[in-house]
Amino acid sequence: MARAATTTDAFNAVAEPRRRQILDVLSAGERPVNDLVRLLRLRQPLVSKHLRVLREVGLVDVRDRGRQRMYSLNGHPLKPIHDWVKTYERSWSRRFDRLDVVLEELKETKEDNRGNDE
Amino acid sequence: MARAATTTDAFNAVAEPRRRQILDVLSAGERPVNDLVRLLRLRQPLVSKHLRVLREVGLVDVRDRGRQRMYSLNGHPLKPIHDWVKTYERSWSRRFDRLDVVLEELKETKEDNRGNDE
DNA sequence: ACATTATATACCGATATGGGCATATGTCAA
DNA sequence: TTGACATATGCCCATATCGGTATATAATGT
Repeated sequence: MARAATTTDAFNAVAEPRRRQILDVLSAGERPVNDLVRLLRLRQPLVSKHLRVLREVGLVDVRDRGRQRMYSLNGHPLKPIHDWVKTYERSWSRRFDRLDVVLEELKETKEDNRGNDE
Repeated sequence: MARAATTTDAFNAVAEPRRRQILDVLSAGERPVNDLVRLLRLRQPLVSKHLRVLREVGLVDVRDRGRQRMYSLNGHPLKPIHDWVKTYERSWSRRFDRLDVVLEELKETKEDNRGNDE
């Protein structure tokens, strides 16, 4: 077996820095391929390939506009990453340090009657 | 050129699900290799290899205890992932939806006189 | 019909992966 | 010393990557 396909996961898709850059650009709004080519200074076929990966994991949507293809961000598949990594927050954040953690978490569960979404 | 090495990044290291599992186990406390082998039902050499990757990106620390090697979590390298993915929260969270976003963010900046860390 | 522009795909090469098994290294106990 | 246990490393294979170049596909303008 080899490494998992880049199209398996958002985890795998996003491990490639250029794909993260693409998403960063798209987060400001939809863009045709050539914009990305110019902004990121990459060859066009490379951008198209990266976009394919991003599309296959659902991180971008496409829309035809004349001879252009407008790509837009769809962050949904990033949620699992966020959820997973969030549970480790305590291991770098001061606020979640050592003994305080219990108290802190009690406090949180109270505060969570505030902004639960989804 | 090929895909970036798994040891390049936390991004790359963590793209492999078994490595995430290892971290999940270690988040409860340090463990010798054989514990991981048993808990995750993987062959010992495989676990050792995954641990090597995790060590090289700084996600785990090792400590010798007799003939065992105790591995422990070090979440710090995960922070960049968290920071990056956090900026996309709005694209899946109800709370950050569309027009509300401005109002919502204003509200946040007020609330942020609450728990800023680091 | 043709040329131009925008994008996608095909093919190639180099590389390093994850998992398999076998073996080396290291530590303790009799 | 010898043996048992714990872990790391070496070597093999199949695979898919990223990037490059060349070409296909598609839409527009003349």
